[in-house]
Amino acid sequence: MADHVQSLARGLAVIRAFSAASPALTLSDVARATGLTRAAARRFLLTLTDLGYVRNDGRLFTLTPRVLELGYAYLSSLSLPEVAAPHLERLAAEVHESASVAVLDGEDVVYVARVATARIMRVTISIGTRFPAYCTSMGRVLLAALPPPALDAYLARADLRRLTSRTVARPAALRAELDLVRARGWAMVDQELEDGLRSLAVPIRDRSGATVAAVNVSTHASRMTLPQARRDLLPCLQATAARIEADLTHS
Amino acid sequence: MADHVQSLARGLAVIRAFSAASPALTLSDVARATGLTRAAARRFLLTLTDLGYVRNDGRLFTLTPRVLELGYAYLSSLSLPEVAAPHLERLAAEVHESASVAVLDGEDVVYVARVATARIMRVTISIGTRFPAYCTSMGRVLLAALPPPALDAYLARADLRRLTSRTVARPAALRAELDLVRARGWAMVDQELEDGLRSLAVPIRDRSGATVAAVNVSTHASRMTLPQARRDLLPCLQATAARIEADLTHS
DNA sequence: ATTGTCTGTTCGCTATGCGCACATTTATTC
DNA sequence: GAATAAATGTGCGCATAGCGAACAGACAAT
Repeated sequence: MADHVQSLARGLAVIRAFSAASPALTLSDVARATGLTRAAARRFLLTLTDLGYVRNDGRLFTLTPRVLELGYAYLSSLSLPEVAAPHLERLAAEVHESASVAVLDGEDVVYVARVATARIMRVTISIGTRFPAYCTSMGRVLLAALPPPALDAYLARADLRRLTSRTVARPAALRAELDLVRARGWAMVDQELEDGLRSLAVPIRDRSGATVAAVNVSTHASRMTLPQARRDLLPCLQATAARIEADLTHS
Repeated sequence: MADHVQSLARGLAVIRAFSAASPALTLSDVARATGLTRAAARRFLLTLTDLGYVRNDGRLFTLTPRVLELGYAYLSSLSLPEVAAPHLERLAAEVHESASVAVLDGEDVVYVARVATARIMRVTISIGTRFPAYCTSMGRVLLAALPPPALDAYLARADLRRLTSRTVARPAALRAELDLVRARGWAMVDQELEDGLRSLAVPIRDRSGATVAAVNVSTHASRMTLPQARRDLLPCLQATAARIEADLTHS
């Protein structure tokens, strides 16, 4: 492949070999996880260690906080996370639930801001977390705003699978859901990503009216019925989106 | 240099060329910022674009949310940010000021969790933000906990410069400050990082008693006097640290 | 039209990064 | 403790991955 720097691609794969499930890896772990030879994996790990992105205790390699620098460039270049943050804090304090902002990236939503009040999911959510767009409230909001060709392309590409017994995974049913989102201006997703997880999202629009992100509140089925969620959360959520939009217009 | 993959180091430098000040760059901008030839810069940008970390509108290159994935591995592998997040939300709601958690990395503190109530600094703080340890409240807490040889090494290495007229930048004076921090168990930094910025930090310790992070609240000089800050913020901060520590013990 | 700047392309070249084989160290099993 | 297995470290010949240079084409400014 012309104009492709294989060593960079391989080195980045080494960074991605680390995860919540595997925070600390031996040289051989990394080689296995990436498919590289031990000698190559070692060279990449040593390079990353020299650069300060990885540390080594003599046996196990771990990432250092410096890798955040690679994502920080993205976060700091977006006004959205910074503008949204105080509004999310206010929203979370008001409704006593976790609140987040995400953008669409490929087939996923990516969290770019979050205030967490309590953990209600099996997995950790933090900045950078990705979930499939089709079965998340923020993803629904963002997909609903796509132009038809882009939505067609998404549906053609996306791996629509059921994650729970309630996941809407058939393209026709998903399109119907998105029609509803468009009509109402908000999305409620009930236990489609994970059993027990309920979330409600509304769009964040820029001055031209284009949906650029979504803001949501998530709760647990044991805490709130669907009508309660709508009644109690939707007005606050819409007000928060409006405030974020107003502030984005000034930045 | 043996065992050093130059292309990886160069490719990572290309990612770091993007910043809040330069969110979108042309090929020539990247080449200038990194010192690479245009041909090399182009190859790296095309590789990063193929991998999904960079996008291009025909002229300007920008980072995509996917670069967050490179730091997410670090964040998700640490229990601290996840454990701290709801406690920070509560603290921020209680004192109506921004609250953060940071760790020491080299000469800097790096923010790993944060709930922002309002912006009080000239620059954006988000996850991944780095500031010099010596003139920040969390940095002081973390430095105070270093064993003497490590503190000596820090002072030998660190570029101690005055950032404001109040910055304590002489090694002897800084040592005296750190003695105070040790004696009191908290650090107050008043307008040493930036005019107007006041912050108060306490340590977060693990079960062995080692300081592993710091938690702080930051305010503005126009909002709170020093005695008020101490009176109003310190008890909440210490309680928050205790709660975080208790939760860390269980994870 | 001319000039300057930027981006894309091609290509010969070489040095960068490769994998392999072996040595050494560490961990595991009996 | 001894033997074995697994993991890591090292050196090296080699070839190809990545290099920079030069040129062409596109675009912007005068």
